[in-house]
Amino acid sequence: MNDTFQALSSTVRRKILAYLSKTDLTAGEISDRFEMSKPALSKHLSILMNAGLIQGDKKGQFVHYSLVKENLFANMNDFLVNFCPQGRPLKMESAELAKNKNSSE
Amino acid sequence: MNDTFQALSSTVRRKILAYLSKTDLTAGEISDRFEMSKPALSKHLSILMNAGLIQGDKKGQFVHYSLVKENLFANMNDFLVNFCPQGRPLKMESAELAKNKNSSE
DNA sequence: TAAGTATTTAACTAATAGGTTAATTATATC
DNA sequence: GATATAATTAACCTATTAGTTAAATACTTA
Repeated sequence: MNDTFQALSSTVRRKILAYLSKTDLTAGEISDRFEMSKPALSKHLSILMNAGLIQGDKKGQFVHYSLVKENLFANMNDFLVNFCPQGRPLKMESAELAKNKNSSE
Repeated sequence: MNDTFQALSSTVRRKILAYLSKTDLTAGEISDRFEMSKPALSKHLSILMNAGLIQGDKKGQFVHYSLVKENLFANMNDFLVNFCPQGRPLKMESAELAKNKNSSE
């Protein structure tokens, strides 16, 4: 449980969860949304993975990250983010991204 | 929210919350239950205070700590602790302590 | 096969966390 | 007022965290 709470104790990581709330995203797509180096972001992703909050699926040269929807804490964060000033817009952006992904299939 | 998750990311601190789940305890009574110096424990208490999870009331030379019951995360932890192997016995001990406190009043 | 793109790993640095002991503050008691 | 007790603060040490840039790995495509 330490790992889970530790993972959730970072604004960056909770934002990542918000971005993933409505759609899957590649490491690069996530990274584009933060002013931070790719290696730094990659570390955040691995922390979220180790906590079991997200999973990564390699497809060719891309790694597609998605929420582990069965995870109680991922769901809790998804709920809490609605009450967080920064959370809502990120969730909306996640929904927009999902729409675009579906229409381009 | 960072402070809250950070506070919850420590087993020691979650145990403190479990001990406080059924009764108030002084800093010393809490400290007695951990193999750690009093100053170290005092720091844990102040981290929990800063996160708004517990409050301390000074009565004479003692400081009585208690859960902030209105805090969503304190309640969440109280709930989660039931499913945690270490959590249950601590909550039971907390209930025992509460019983003794009441009978000695 | 060479060159380009996506991602992670390695090596490093600065700041933070979590512990220690010693000192301080505040209250109680003789 | 001197002494003991409860708790916190101060000063210090070590380990971990969060970032950086450079290098490595894996895949795609000309």
